[in-house]
Amino acid sequence: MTVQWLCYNRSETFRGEQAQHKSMARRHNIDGRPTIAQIARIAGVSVPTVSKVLNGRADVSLPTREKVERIIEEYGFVRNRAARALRKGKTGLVDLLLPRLDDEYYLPILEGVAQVLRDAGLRLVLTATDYKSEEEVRWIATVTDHSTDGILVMLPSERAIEQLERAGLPFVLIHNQGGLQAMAPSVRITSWEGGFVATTHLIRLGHRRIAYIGKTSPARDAIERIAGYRAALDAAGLPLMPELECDGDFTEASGYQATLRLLELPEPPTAIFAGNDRQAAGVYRALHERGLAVPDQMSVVGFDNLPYTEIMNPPLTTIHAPRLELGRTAATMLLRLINGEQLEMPRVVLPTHLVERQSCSPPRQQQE
Amino acid sequence: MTVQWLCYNRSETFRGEQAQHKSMARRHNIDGRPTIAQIARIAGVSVPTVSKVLNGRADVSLPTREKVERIIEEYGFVRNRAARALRKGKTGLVDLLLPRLDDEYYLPILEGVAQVLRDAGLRLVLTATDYKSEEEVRWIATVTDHSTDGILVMLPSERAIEQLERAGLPFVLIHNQGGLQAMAPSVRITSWEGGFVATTHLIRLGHRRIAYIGKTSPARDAIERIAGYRAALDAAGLPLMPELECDGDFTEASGYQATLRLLELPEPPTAIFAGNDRQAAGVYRALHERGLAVPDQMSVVGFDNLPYTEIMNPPLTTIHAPRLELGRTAATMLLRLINGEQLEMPRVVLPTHLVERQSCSPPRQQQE
DNA sequence: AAGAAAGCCGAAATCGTTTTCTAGAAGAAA
DNA sequence: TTTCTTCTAGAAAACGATTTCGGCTTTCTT
Repeated sequence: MTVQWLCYNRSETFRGEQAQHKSMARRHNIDGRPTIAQIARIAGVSVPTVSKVLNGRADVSLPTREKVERIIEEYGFVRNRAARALRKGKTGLVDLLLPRLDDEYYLPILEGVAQVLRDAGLRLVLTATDYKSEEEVRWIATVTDHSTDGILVMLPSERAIEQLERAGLPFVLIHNQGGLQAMAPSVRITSWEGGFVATTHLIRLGHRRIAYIGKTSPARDAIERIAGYRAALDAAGLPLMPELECDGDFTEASGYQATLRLLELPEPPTAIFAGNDRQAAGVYRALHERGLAVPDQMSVVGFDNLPYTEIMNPPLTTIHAPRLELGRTAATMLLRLINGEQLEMPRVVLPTHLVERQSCSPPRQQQE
Repeated sequence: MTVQWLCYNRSETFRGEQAQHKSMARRHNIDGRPTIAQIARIAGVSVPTVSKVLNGRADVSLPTREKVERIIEEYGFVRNRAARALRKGKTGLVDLLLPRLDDEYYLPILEGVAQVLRDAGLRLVLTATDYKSEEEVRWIATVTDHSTDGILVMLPSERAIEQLERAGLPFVLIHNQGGLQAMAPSVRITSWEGGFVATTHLIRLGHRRIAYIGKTSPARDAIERIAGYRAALDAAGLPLMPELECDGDFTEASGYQATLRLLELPEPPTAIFAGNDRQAAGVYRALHERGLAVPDQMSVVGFDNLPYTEIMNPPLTTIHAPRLELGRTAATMLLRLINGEQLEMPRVVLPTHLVERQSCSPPRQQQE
């Protein structure tokens, strides 16, 4: 685990401050957290005046401002956010809905969102649906209660989008599956192009029999990837080989099983485009079990560029999916929406690119 | 990427409902979201009655209740959470502070927290400090504004803990560094025992020269791990070998570099306890570069049991850190605290255990 | 049939902040 | 001195829900 050295400050300072707060509180009969009203009373001014100081308004004289600021500091006063949210109609919170949390794929997206939000002074409310529509429904009901200023949804269902549009809150879709909500603000990646580039890379190396794993998923991204694969074959004048298009649900296990089946073919492929990195890991495992070397006896390309592809053995050539940017872009767009601005580009597609490492080489002997 | 098939419902239903809402709203001159007052007016009852229906109070007659419920349903009314939070003093939100997001180590912890919170109907506010104390200070100020009901802090600094105690909000520490705040509620893992067990495992296999990587970190967990390592050597009657205790900041790169240095020793170790899995990955890379086979020429043990250790080649023997349970336990404790209950066990330590895979074997030739 | 108890419902206060809007004071212009 | 601005500061009304408490009907007791 990555344990790092956090800043250890002298606690003495804070002890002191704490004591000071205590005594002040006692002196003025303050029980729990002070409110604006209490601060006002202590400072000998009115409530709106304190509020003005808090909000940096101009119509407060310097002496008054300083006095109030001193009291605020002394008592460690913090505004009650609920009251503020109620009055202003803004909560300073943004919702992010993910299908699941135990998937490192989403991590950089989450991070990108968090970065942008933090810079904007907003906070992130995270919810995972576990792909359960029941959860999704529950979440949708809860999300429209004005507890957040805007919503980011990953891989939304049609139903979720409908609800969102109805609620009238700003939202941005990440990895939208496409479909009916063509005009909703969304951010995606060029999955088709990624599939095309990955396959073309293998073709250029001389491969003629190239397998693809991940045919089954009906998700938009998966469909695009296999379409890119087929287009690349087609563009190179190569025939489609249905026996080389394997089922796969984008898990390590399915990559493993698909590879075993491929190896049992009378004429196995010389390269495998694994659909995603997790399946590529399964491909590696199967190949290793069968004693086949990567890339000498089989070239492998992944998709996503997960962190561990760098430390795979050999390091995996893969398509980089710009996930951090995905998160940053979506969050930036949402911020605009929350500010009431128009999006000149409501539907953004972020480019993927090939990351060459060491899992590909020309085939041992050319086919034909 | 793991794209899965989300539930696609017929959107017709929702179109219909939406239209219905619209017309209703028009009929009663409702602009944006309806409030309790508007619902009350439409239903011909008073505001408190609607509130009672919403909260399932008993003193509402069945016909009234049904009428109100119908109106609520028809207008798609949702309570404004800010108003509710202000009045009740509870926000339904819990804060989780992580050092950083781009580290998959934290993922299961996050997931555990999310699970428990979701079951309790609370929502999770996520903040990352990036180890910057500036961020931490900003966060601490923002966290005490009653925008959440409780706080979970990972790897807290002393300063953060002081602030937390002062704020008077319920909080639980995860991976507390120890130190002064001995009595604050916290959850940790048995790092010492993990180090002991990992080392003992290697000793039992017959290893006598066992290296440890990760000496430098002053973090509590790191200190415990190396202490466990030393204790195991001691318990087995083996001498400590300072030249085999390597620096390491728990990154892949430091594991790599430490291994290269170890291999240059006049008498290299026969086994490496890598401190964590990331360093173990670096060890693998260095060994592979030098043409040394795992486990035949070098045994390796990791720590944490990150997901990718299973697909390493060979699969890594490591110490399992129960991170999901860490998150679940911390969240459960916090929930108790929020409910005003006492914690019979405020300081919980969760056990680690050895996960044997294929990166360890007896040394080729016994030393001495 | 009178009084008590129970069941329903609503008026009003409240949570803590922000936002007018107005009143007074001070200073400037005449 | 009078009048007109310009500053400051505060009173009062939101924001949208919950909660307390009292009044009005019923129904039940005796």
